[in-house]
Amino acid sequence: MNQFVKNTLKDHSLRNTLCREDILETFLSREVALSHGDLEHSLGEKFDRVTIYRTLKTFLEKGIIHKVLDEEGMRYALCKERCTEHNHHHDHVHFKCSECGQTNCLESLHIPSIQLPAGYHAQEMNLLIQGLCAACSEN
Amino acid sequence: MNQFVKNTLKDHSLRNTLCREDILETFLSREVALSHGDLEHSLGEKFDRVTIYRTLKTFLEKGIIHKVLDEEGMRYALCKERCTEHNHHHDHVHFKCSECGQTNCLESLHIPSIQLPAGYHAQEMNLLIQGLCAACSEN
DNA sequence: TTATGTTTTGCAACGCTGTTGCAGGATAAA
DNA sequence: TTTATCCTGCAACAGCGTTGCAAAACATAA
Repeated sequence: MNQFVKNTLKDHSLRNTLCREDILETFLSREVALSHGDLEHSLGEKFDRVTIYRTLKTFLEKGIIHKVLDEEGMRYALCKERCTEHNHHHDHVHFKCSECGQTNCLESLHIPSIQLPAGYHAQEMNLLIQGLCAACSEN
Repeated sequence: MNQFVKNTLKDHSLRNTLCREDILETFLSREVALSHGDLEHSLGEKFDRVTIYRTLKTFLEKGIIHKVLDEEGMRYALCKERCTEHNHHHDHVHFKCSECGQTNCLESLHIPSIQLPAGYHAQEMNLLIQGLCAACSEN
């Protein structure tokens, strides 16, 4: 059993359960953003749909994962930088490949700041770029 | 009956039907991005849910409206600049107010260009900013 | 190790979103 | 007015996401 997984759960005062371990390990092994459906499919019949939903919700609240918007729906990805319940910093860019369909975080890129019209105040930004990823544009 | 509505339908070789007229007029009168549910609610029992879905799909394909991503789901907004079936330019910013919940297009702002990692090629960009809109930040 | 209180899970059920097939009805053009 | 084409409504379905509740699993302290 992965020690990182155990530590992550402990650090966020979450009980160590099989479902949580498996979901965290799935996020670690696949490196792209995953939807609820991806997880359900990947974990087989091992856990109830509802449990997966609740686990994702818990991880979101604890800052272990973050949402990734997509034209096809909601996906989730591990927070690499250290996030807490009250301090998130997800101003990195999300890239969705129109060829292979995978979505991942471009951690190295940050959203440039933008001058908003008078009176507008930004709290959160979310940039999704769609196109060809490095692997797919080689062909 | 609004002449703009009739022209818009004609220009895109779409038949002039009550449902299409009403949906276009709803987009014109409310100035924010609307979800399917908003339209369904706003139009009452006048049309079948399926018809509204199909109308939105048609308008999307014709370039009359465009998608607006949102943590809560999909919304749609009128294309102000002239878009055609094959030539869209929606690099403007979408703003969602966390107070009043309304989402609108900041047509004046464009997404700054970003240097992607080697091998990545962008086709489409989508920036959603969440925060307080001008009206809500006055209070 | 066992007993305890608290957290998680699975199940059943529900509402909402979005899609498809098909038959009947409306539209535009001759 | 006729006709071919396009739209609409209905029925049905699959998927997403949530809630309430009882049973099971967990962590802690004895």
